[in-house]
Amino acid sequence: MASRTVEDYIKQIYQEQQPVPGQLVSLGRLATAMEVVPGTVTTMVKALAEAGLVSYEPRQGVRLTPAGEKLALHVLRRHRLIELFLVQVLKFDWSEVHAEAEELEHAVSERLLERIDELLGRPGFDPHGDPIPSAAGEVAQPRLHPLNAARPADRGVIARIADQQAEFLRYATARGLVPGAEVVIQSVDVPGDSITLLVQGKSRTLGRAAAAGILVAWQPEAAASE
Amino acid sequence: MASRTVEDYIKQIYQEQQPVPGQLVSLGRLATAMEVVPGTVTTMVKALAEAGLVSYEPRQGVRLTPAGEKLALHVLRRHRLIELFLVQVLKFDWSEVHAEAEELEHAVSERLLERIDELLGRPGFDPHGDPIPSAAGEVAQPRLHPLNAARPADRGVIARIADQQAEFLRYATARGLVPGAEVVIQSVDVPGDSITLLVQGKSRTLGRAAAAGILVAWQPEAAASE
DNA sequence: TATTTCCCTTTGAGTGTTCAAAGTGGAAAA
DNA sequence: TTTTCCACTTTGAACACTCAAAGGGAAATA
Repeated sequence: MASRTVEDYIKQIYQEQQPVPGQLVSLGRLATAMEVVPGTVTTMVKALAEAGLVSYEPRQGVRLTPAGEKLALHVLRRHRLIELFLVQVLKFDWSEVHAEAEELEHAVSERLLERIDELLGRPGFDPHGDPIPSAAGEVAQPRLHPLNAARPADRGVIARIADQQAEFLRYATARGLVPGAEVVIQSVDVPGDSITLLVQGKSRTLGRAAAAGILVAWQPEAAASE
Repeated sequence: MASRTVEDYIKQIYQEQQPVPGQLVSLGRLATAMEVVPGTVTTMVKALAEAGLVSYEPRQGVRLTPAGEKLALHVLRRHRLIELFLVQVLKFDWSEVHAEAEELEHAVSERLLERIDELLGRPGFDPHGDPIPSAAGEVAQPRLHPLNAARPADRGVIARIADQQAEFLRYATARGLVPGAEVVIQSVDVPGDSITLLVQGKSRTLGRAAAAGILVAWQPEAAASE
């Protein structure tokens, strides 16, 4: 039975390597993300490798083994179902459920999770637009792209806010940049490091760093421009 | 911030000393209840005393300080609100929520607890009939009823011996009729002016006059038969 | 009074997680 | 090629919690 700490490391590794599945995640990144000193990560990663959850290449990084990925999806399933439950049943705002779910994901039993899943009608996506893995560990994976990689005239639907910090979520919400919103790129100002787009009838300009935190499913003609 | 383990010990001490508030709880009892070896309890209790949560009299036992009681009520509030939430919102059976709440009570934030409390209409009692402490730490005394007013199949816990005469107290104690003992009414013999009940695995018959001196907190389904 | 017994306490050690600080490997800079 | 430097690893130690097993106190029994 994986401890809470193990679950947290595995989930973090999954999320760090998510953009390019199978990619090595450096221990430094992990140390920053987990808010511990590098030595702690080295120790922990060796234990995870020992447990068969990751493969570890010293001085290179780690990646999840199939067993690790299975565990990661299991934890994410809990996390995302709980987030949706908090929003739909307990009327929390989607910007504030992340921290709450972070705790609860380690405390709910399989039975309770099953009840929640049932009550919510076996949903496929959480309030941030992230897919909820099935109990069997399958994830619907829409192909998403960060907004900062957009080109003028691209058109699509916001699928997910990758930057989960409460402050950023409030910022995005205030500007209508929420999952499901349709966006059209108006211009990309490379020297100005900003991007201007149309969302819900309003023109918005945001920096590329912020744009990188917003993932969009482009409509076919745009997606073809990869 | 009290750790999960500290919260569990404090809650247990509260419950062990509940029948007679202020009473010393032996470390042996605590070791059995917490399912650890006695040495562990001695170590832990010293730490709790150090933290100002209990007063510890070596070889005698422990009792909660006001700070410890406050923490205990706080934990019980979480536990009981969660139990009620699981029963009312997630349609769990009241017999199966205890273990679930045991985990969740350490994971819910104040904010989430407040939402639950509000959603449930600020209830006073959990599904087992135990009072839910208020956020301020006030507990409603469960309504007590003399044993002579019981009906067959009623089930509850002895809360107080109203008849304080030494002879009666000895009589009651000898038969296991002490605060905290669970009783199940087997039969009520009106013409015979007696009542038969099961206590600590033994069947006991006592006259109605004696029964009147014993106060019981009935469990909900029984309480409904008032 | 002497002995036994039952608890309780002490001691020493282990696990899981963490940090501080010193040591090292290898890529990049000189 | 040599040096520098940063990221990573190692080492030693701490903290919270736990156990096994030996030691001690006080009440019960003889």
